[in-house]
Amino acid sequence: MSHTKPKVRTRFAPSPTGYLHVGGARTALFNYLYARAMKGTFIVRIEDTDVERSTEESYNQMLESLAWLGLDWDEGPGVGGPHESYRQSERIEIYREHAAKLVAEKKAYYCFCTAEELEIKKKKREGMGLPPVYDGKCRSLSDEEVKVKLDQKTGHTIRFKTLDKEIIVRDIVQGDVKFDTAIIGDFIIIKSNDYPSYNFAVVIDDHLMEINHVIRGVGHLSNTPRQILIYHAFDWNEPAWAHVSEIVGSDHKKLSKRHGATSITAFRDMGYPREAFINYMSLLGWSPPGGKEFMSEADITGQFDIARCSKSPAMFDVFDLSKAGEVELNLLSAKELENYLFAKSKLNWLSNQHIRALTEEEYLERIFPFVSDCNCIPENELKKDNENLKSILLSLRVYLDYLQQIRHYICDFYADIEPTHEANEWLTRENGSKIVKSLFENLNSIHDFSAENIQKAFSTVSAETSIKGKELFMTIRSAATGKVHGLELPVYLSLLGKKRVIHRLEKLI
RNA sequence: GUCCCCUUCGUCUAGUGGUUAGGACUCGGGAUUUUCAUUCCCGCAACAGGGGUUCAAUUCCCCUAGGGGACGCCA
Repeated sequence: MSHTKPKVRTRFAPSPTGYLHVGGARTALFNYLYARAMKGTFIVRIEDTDVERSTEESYNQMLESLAWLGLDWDEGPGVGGPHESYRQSERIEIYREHAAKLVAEKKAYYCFCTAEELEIKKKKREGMGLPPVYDGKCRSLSDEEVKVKLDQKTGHTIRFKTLDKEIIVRDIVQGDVKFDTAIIGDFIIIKSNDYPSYNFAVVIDDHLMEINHVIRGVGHLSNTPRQILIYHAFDWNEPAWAHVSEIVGSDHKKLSKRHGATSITAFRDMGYPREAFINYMSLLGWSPPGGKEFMSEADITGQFDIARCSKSPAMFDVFDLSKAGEVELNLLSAKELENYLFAKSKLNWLSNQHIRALTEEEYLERIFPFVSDCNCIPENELKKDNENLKSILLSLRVYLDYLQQIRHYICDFYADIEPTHEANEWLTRENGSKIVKSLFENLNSIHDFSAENIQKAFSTVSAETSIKGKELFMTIRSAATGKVHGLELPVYLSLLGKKRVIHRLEKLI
């Protein structure tokens, strides 16, 4: 008889209290990657038990960001699954039932202490240098006393009865970590508003949803003993734990809003391919055994192993905070954000590689929205099936780190040009106008404005003017494009088209 | 304050009780490209500090510093 290993089930469980940021996205990614690598199931569950802070807007944006990253969940909001609902706010009864069971078994108890009372006690203990744990006052209430208070509708919480013992968290990335329950105390599992606390709801849901691998930020490590206590109280099996390092900003502090634009949508809006962003995030705290860092999603899932994750925090430093100063980066548009980006970040390098790895169709499809955003292209030319536009976009892609950058290049093909200072220097040289005149004549006589024919015309110009080499070509480049850098010249001119080139030259004569 | 965790080039990281401490991005130089980009080659650059243990420590132990987290009716 062969026993089959249970399928790996992982989950990402965000609370909808803000946008999905890089830290959360990386956690989601690792859960997703591990599930895919192990041919398991990836679940998304929404932890919205904080009624004050949870918003519908955040809920929607969270799912939208996950969907953009392509972290398709097998069970969760929108797709359903065998353990619905996947929103904690719709599972409240489940938590209450489970809490009642613990109370009945004397593993938890009603607590009638008020928030004010607790606050005073906490201060006092702190003053004495003791850990501010609950003193267990209501633990000893008799059933009768409890019944009376309950009948009087006295406000209450339910606390877990924490027994003295040492808890060891056996963690795949952190190793064995010991905790003493003395500093935990009797913690609340049901809040006075009758909603479950995080530590309680998480355990109930993870168990019921058959999650067997909990992958999350190391910030949760010290919550884990509480959760283990609850697993034990119900006599449930613990999942495997994996607490991965947090992501920090360039100031070495945990990523937060002040680090700016850590929202996933900001990167989407700038035109980073989702493949690139995933590739980059996968490298934050994990490294492929082979060492090759430019990877497709399939490359990554083929190699991903949670056991190879690092304990030390990774820095997410694509933004130059010193340049930003007091600017609130999160409020900037995608275009403005560009000014604060480190142009030569690894993210940009990866992104450039991914853009170039896209199929032509895929690339054109994705870049078009960014192109139509540039106002320089005449409406009659701004068509998805415009072959000339397509060729231009294709030739430009090697320059792009993210799709939005197209606006820095595309207008050179359409707008009227103003020669740069350097270009003017070539044009105003002794032979400048001679070259431009000859060029004009020779290009004007071409019928098929192909790169080959343009190249031939260059030869004729060279023969006519007795000028060759750098002077010839830089002058031509300056005249036709107004710049001293750019694409290969014959190709460039053929993409520009005869009409525009001739028009530009005419203005210089 | 108490407890827990972390620290390898600027950044992401590999790795080991004996290695010229490896790779990638960035940066510098060179080749190719009559330009830029691409591509290729070469180079700069790190084991936080101090004590142990050991024939030998970046690796194991302790301390210090720095960073993070928990001690919530937040998740």
